[in-house]
Amino acid sequence: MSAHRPRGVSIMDVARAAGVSRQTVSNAINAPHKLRADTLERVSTLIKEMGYRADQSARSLRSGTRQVIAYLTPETDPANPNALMSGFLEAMVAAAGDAGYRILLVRQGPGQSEAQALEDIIAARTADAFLLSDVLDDDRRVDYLTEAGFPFAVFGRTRPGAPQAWVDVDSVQAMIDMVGLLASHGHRQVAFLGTSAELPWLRHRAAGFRIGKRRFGMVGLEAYVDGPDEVVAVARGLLDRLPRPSALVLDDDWLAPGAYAAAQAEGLTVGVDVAVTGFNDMPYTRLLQPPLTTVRLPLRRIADALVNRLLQTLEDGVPPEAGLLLAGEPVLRPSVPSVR
Amino acid sequence: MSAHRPRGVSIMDVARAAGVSRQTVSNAINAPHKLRADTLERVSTLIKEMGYRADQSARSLRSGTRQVIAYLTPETDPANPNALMSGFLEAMVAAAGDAGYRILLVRQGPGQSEAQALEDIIAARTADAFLLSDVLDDDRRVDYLTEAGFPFAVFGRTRPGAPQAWVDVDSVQAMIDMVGLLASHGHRQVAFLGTSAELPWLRHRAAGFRIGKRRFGMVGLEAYVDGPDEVVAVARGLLDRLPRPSALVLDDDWLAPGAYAAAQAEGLTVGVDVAVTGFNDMPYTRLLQPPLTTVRLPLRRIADALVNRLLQTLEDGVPPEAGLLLAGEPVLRPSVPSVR
DNA sequence: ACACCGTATTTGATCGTTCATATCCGCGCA
DNA sequence: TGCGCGGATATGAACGATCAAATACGGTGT
Repeated sequence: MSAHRPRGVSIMDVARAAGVSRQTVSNAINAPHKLRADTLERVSTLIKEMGYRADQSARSLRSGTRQVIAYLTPETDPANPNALMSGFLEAMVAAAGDAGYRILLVRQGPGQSEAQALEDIIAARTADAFLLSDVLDDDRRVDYLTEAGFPFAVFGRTRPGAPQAWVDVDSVQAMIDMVGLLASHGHRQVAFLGTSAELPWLRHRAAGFRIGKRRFGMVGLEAYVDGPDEVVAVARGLLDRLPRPSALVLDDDWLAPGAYAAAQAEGLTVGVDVAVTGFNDMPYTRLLQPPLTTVRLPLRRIADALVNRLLQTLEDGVPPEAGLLLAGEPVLRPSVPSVR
Repeated sequence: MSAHRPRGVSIMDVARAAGVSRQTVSNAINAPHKLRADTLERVSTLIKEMGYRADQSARSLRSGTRQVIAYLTPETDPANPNALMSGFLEAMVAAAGDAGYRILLVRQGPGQSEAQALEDIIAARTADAFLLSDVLDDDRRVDYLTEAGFPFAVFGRTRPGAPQAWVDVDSVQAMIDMVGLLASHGHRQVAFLGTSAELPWLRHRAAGFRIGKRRFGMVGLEAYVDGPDEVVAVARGLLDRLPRPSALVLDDDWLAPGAYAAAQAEGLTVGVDVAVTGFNDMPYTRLLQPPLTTVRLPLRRIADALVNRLLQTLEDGVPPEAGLLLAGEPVLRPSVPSVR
C-alpha cells in the first residue's frame, strides 16, 4: 500500500556538512543578519549545493503559518460560464506568489454545505486565509468566516457593516464611463441589454447605465434575458423600436455574439450602423468581428490589492477599515462607430 | 509583526475528553475497524462535537503524504488564450477532491526556470505529485521530473519512451469523426483552417483531418494563420477557391468568430451555405450564431484518469505502463447544414 | 588579570500527528 | 488455576523544522 517514499535533505544534513548547528542553518534562511558574514557564506553555499529547502510541513507545524491561501472555487453556472476565472486566478497566483503564498483550490464537495467546506480547511489548518469571489449580498460564506474569525478577503463586496476585506471593480463608474464613451462618439439613442439574474455586480452595471444615460442626456430602454436562447430575440426587440437605438450596451460580454447576430438579422452592421459594448473583456471579445468594445478589469491590481489586504488582516488580526474600489477601463474597439 | 494566531482543537483535547489515548482518536479516523464499536461511537461523537480535524501539517510531517497535487500553471499565450484552463481545472479539482487530494497552483516565477519552480515544490515537500498540461514533444519539465524521480502525470502526451503517466484526447480520431460527421451531412469539398504554431495537439488535429478526408473520399486544401488578425483574410482565401468548399474545419474554436465573419463577407450564411466546425467546445461556442459544431473534450474523465494514474504512480513508485487516449466527442450544432 | 558586554552560535523544548511497539484485558482450554 | 492468545488500547519515539533561552566567544575597560 504505502510505497517507500524517500525523504529529502533535512536541516540536520546541512548542519552536519557545514559543521554548525540546526539553528544556524535555519537562521541562514530566515534571519541572515544574525550570522557572521563568513558563516553565512559557507552555509548558504552548502544549502544551494545540497538543494536544501525547509520542509513545508515541518515549518508550518512549528511556526503556525502555511503560506497558503485557499480559494473556494465558485460553482460554475452553465448558462453564464465564468471564463473570467482563469484570468483572475492567474493574477491571483502571480500576486500571491510575489508575497510568498500559494493558491490552493478548494471545492465545495458534493452534498457539502459551504460552511463544511470552509470548516474542513480551517480545522485542519490547511490554509492561512480564504479568498472568495462571486459573493452575493447576503453571503453565508462571509458570515461563517466572520463568525469563525478566520482571515479572508473578497473579490466583490460584502454588505455594508460586514468586515471590509474586499476589493471590487467600480462597475457603476465603469459603466458610466462606457456610456460617456458612446456619448463622445455621438450616440444619443442607447439601449441596455442585461442578464436578468439578480447578481450584485450586474445590478451595479445597470445602475451605472442609468446614471450615465441621465448624465450624458441620452435616452433609451432596458431589456433583460433569462437564458442564452433568448438573447437574439430580445436584442432584436430593442433594435426594432423607433427611434432605433444607435448603441446596444450589454451587461456582460457573453451577450455579444447574440447581439451581433441580432444586428445582422435586422440588416444592421455592428461597428457601422450600430454600436455594441460589453463588460469583462473576455479573451474572445478580441476575436469577434468587429472586435468588441468592452470594460477591462484590472485583474492584476485587484489581485495585488486582495493579497495586500489579506496579509494586513493576518498581521493585524482584523480586517482593514474600508473596502477598495478599482476603476475598470473601457477599451475602445471597432464595434463602436461614430455617428454624425 | 506576528499576530497571535490561536491553535485549534488537538488530538489530545479529544483524547482527554473521551478518556482514551491519542492513538485511539487517531484510529477512530484512520483505522476505525481497530476500535470496539462503543469506543468508536463515543470518540466519533466527540470528534464531531468538538469539530476536530487532524492538523494537516502535523499529519503530513509524520506520514510523509501531503494530499496535494501541484499544477504548474501554463504560461498564457495572449494570442491564443487558453480559456480551457478553467474547465480543466474545475474537473481536476473535482476528481482530485474525490480522491482526498487538493490542487495547488504553482507558477513559474519571473526569472525562474521551469526546473527551479519544480525544485522548489519537490525540495520543500509541498506536494505529493505534479500535474502538467500543454506539454511539448520535448518538454524539459517532463525530463526534469523523470530524472528527479518525482511522481507526475501529464494532460497531453510525453514522447514515446518517456514515462507513460499521461492521458490525452485522441485528437486524430476526434478529427476523423468530425470529418465523418461532415461527410454524413453530404459535404465533399472541405477546407482546413489551422493555427500555424507547431504544437503537438494541433498537429494531431491536422493529421486527423487528412486521414478523414482520404477515408471519406473528400477533397480540399489547408491554410494556416499566424495570428488573430489574419483569420478573416485567410478564411476568405479558402472560401474563394473554386470549387468552393462547403465546409470549413477549424483546428480550434478560437478561429470560429473570424471564420463566421469571413463567410459573411463572402455572402455566405454559416449553417446554410457553409459549414464551420471547431475544436475544444469552449463555453462561448454555444453562444455564437449559429452555435458552433465542435469537439467536446471529456474533461471529467480525463481528470479522473489523471488522478487514477497519479495515485497508482504514488503507490507503485513507478508510472503506469501505457498512456491513455480518450475519445473526444463531436457535438452537432446548427453551424453544420446538410447539403443535397 | 578579571569582570563585563554584545554578538554569534548552540541546546533543549515544542508544534500535533502517526508509526512501531508494548501493555492490557477477557476468554477458551488444558 | 494458570497459560496462551488475539483484539483493544496505550506508550514512546520520530517526523523536521522554529522558538526561547543558554552558552561560547572576542574584545574593552579598569
